[in-house]
Amino acid sequence: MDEHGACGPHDHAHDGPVAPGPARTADLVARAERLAQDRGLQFTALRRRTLEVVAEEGRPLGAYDIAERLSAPGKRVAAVSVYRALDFLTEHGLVHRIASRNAFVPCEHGHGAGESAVFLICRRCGSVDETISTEIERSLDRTLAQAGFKPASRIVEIEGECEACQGRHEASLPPD
Amino acid sequence: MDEHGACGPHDHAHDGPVAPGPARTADLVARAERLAQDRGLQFTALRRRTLEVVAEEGRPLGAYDIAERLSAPGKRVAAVSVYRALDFLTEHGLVHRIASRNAFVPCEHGHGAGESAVFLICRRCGSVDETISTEIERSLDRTLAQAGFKPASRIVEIEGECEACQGRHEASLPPD
DNA sequence: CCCTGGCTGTTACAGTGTAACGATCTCTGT
DNA sequence: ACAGAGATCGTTACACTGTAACAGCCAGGG
Ligand SMILES: [Zn+2]
Ligand SMILES: [Zn+2]
Ligand SMILES: [Zn+2]
Ligand SMILES: [Zn+2]
Repeated sequence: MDEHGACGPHDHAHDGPVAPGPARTADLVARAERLAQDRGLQFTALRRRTLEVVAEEGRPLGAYDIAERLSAPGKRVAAVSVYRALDFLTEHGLVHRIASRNAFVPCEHGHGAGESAVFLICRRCGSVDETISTEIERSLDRTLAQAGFKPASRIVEIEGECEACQGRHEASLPPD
Repeated sequence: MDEHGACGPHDHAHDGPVAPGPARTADLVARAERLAQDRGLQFTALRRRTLEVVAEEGRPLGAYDIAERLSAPGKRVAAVSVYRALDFLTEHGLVHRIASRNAFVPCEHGHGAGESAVFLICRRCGSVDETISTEIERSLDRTLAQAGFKPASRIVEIEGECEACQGRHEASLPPD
């Protein structure tokens, strides 16, 4: 069974690895509200706005970038507040931290705490695609069990060139 | 063929994931000299001393830690120099950067540029074990090919508890 | 009402990494 | 040997990332 449903991950070209924008944002916010309701957590305004900012952007954002976007003239949001909001959001699987970039992306799946993701980071356009592969996970589990290692968290980040950008080799555009 | 030779990765308990110290250091330095010879590179004194410092330590070292160890009273080595040496060493596979720790470890394998490693990072003792799994790599390759993603570099870091530390649960080691 | 616990604002600071410039060294062709 | 090119290194300065500590705020329960 394909995790992506009927549409294979490359049957047709997505113009970005994942659609950013309002649709995905509303989806994530709804998920956050449900989650807060269930677990008795506080999905505060700052946390919601932080999640929205991360979700709107189509690429990983640094904490200071987020702080800047959250700030209005006369109402500055300090980075430390953003870090705290991000701690909350990552802890509950609403955003992910990209260790190799010191940046954050919205979660593109409803995966449980046990499932870990593979991040495909494009050098050219800077986009990040989050995919889940049970095959990779089982390979990892096998290797870990063999080494007697008890895993707590996993980081799998691949840097390279996304499908969309491979067609633009001769075009000398830095789309950034 | 097992990458570890006749000894499986867990047949007997290593007291640390990998033996640090002079033996491994000399091994790595020899490898570096061979490599520099072959590719016409400059294995300078700073690069060699940096490699030695990283190899001697049994755990990941930050760039500033390395700079401190390289500094002598009256002869200070700046962190930026260490970063440049580390760039060289990582570029040629002599040391690896642990993205989730902002730290560096010596390479424990003679793996070629294509082979990527899996790092097992122990929360308790801070040790890092580098292992190679062709199974994981093929799973990854399959997923990447399916997504039309052309990989350039891979990061796989698992944080958890190493085998040695799992036996010390009741021992009163501070969990952090 | 007051107390408690969680969230936020603010400041200060430690840690990580790079840009820029000049000096020095190495290799190479003359 | 000499000059030039390119890589390496020292130095300074700076940007970016992340956390500690403390104070104010706010909701919920006695
Ligand atoms: Zn996710
Ligand atoms: Zn791309
Ligand atoms: Zn290695
Ligand atoms: Zn351990």
